[in-house]
Formats: sequence, structure tokens, C-alpha cells
Amino acid sequence: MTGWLDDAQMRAWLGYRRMRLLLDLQVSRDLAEDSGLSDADYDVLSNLSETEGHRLRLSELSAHMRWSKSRLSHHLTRMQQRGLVTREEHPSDGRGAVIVLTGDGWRAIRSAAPKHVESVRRHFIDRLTGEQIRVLGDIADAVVGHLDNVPAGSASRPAGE
Amino acid sequence: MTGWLDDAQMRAWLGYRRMRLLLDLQVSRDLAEDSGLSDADYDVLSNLSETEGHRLRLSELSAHMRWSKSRLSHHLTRMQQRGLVTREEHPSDGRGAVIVLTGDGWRAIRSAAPKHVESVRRHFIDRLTGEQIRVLGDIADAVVGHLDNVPAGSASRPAGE
DNA sequence: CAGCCCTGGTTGATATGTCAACAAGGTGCT
DNA sequence: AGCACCTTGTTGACATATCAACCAGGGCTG
Repeated sequence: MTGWLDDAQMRAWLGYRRMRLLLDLQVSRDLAEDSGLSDADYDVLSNLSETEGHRLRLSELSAHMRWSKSRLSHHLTRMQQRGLVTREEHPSDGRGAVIVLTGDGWRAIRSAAPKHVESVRRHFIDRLTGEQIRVLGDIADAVVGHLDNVPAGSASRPAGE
Repeated sequence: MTGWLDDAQMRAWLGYRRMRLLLDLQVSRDLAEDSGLSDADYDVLSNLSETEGHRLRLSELSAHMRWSKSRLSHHLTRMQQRGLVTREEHPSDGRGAVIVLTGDGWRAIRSAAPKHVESVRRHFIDRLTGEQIRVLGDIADAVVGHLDNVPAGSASRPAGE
């Protein structure tokens, strides 16, 4: 504990918080208007669509997304009701739950992606210089690299209490 | 629409998203464990504590925080039940609702702040160089500067539909 | 295979957020 | 005053997130 934050540090932290608030709000609003998907929907679909066979074990998906299994399971039942994903049984492990992208789910994300990218570009990428984009990548790596260990390695939530 | 994102842009965007996910999760977990306050509680208290007389009109608070009035009103009733804030009538405008920090509320944020700052420092500030902190400040300014106009100036939500 | 514990996933209760409708006070116009 | 229209803030219904049981199946060890 080295005490308070100096001006530059405060500016970075508060700026980050405000950016997070406004940017996420705007991007998910665009997403919802353009394609009727929530942020959460998009993340789930996007993760599934990048896998071999468009399918993932629920636990893998939850680990990768850093969502609790509970949250994911609830969310998947809602997405399932809308026909975006289905649940299948696991061939060897009887505790089941392989999540599979449906045709509709696949079409949904394919058609959502271009406008979503455009939204990200408009509100985020295009506001920044190449240098800023590079540094932000470094920043994220540094922070994420630190956090990726702590919560997963110790006795913390996501990744299952 | 200039099409897809290149590698550096993708790295920055996904990195930002992941950082946001992990960092906010960790910081609010720390906050909750250390002081029993949620992120949202802290923001409300912090905004109130910075004002003259520890009081703000609900609408001002909601505009500043970029929360919908509805959300804020609901959240305030919960905080009120816990004794952190109270509602007072407005002297001249009969539609009421001046939000005032209670003694408990003031003590709560005073005692939460040091550990919160330490948590921010540990997971965020201390992972970054001075240069990165400076650039992040610039990035946030650029993005926020752009977004601050759009949603407030046009027919969008927060700031009152 | 019985006993145990661990993991994967679901469920229901509860907290929180969103949305649309509304009540009541302000403001301006006639 | 009477009326139209704005703003403020609350409410209730609903969507979503979190938390704490819980049920099975898997995997070990005797």
C-alpha cells in the first residue's frame, strides 16, 4: 500500500472507468438495435463459432468466458428457447452438456458481425492512433497476464468456487 | 465501413474486452470482501461524497453517473434501507428527491477507500509503466470525448429518453 | 463393487438492471 | 385561471446475474 494515486494515475483509472461505461453502453446498444443480440449473446455465439464443429462442452465454454456455470447455464436455456443453440449429450461423459450452435445461431452471428465491427471501429478504433492501439494491446496484456493467474489458480469464483 | 480489423486492432479490442472482464471482476470482488460494498454502491457514495453538503439532486446524480433514473431510484431505495443515504425534499422544486449521504454512508466510503485504492494499484496501476498510464489517459479522453456527445446530444437513453 | 470424494451441470431464491407506464410538479401560453 | 407540454421521480413487470443447494456421473481406493 503506497498510498493514494497521483494525478496521472487517477486520470488513467477514472478515464478507463468512464470509457468502459460509455463505450460498452454504446456498443451493446448498437448491437442490440442492429441485430437483436445482447453483448452476452454475441460473446457466446462468437466463442462457439470459432470452434471445431461449432460445439463446446459447457464447462470449457464457461472457463474460457470466465462465466460461472450457473450464469452460463441460465443464459443458454434462454438462447436455446430462441433457437440459437442446442444441448447435446457428451458421447463418453454421461454428465452431458455439449453446447452446439444451430443453423440459426450461425446465421445470427454471421449477419451481426459486420455491423458490430463497424460499431467498434466507429466508437473505438477510429478514435485512436496506431501507436495508441499498440500500447493499449500492451496494457491489456500486462493487466490480463497478471489476473489470469490469480483468480483461476486460487480459491476464487469463476472456474467453479 | 472499412471492413475487418487488422491484427493490432483486433489485439487491442479483444485485449480491452478481456481486461475489462477480469479487472472489473477482481476489483469489485476485492471491494465486496473488504468493505461489503458493490461497485455500484461505491460509485454512488463516491459521487455524493465529492459534492458540497454531500447531497445531489437525483437527476444530477443520474446524469453524472450515466445511469437511468429508474436504475438509480431502485438502487437508492436499497441503499436507503441499508442506511447509507436518505431522500430529502427539494426546497424549491416540489418534485423532490435530493439524495443525501448519511453519517454511515460517509463512514462507509471513507473506510472503504484505502483498500479499494490498494486493489486498483495492485491489479492495474502497478502493472503499467508511467508511459502506458499516460497513453491510457489519452486513449480514454479520445474515446470518451467522442461518446460524451453522441448519447447525450441525440435521442438516446441515459439522460432521459 | 462399495464407499468416498470430486466434477459437471441444473435449479430456485434472491439481487440487480431494464423498460414502459404513470403521477405530480413545473413552465409557458392564451 | 385553464390548458398543453415538459421534467422529475417512482413503480411494477420482466430480463438477467448471483448464490447456495443439489443431483448425477466419474474416478479413485479398499
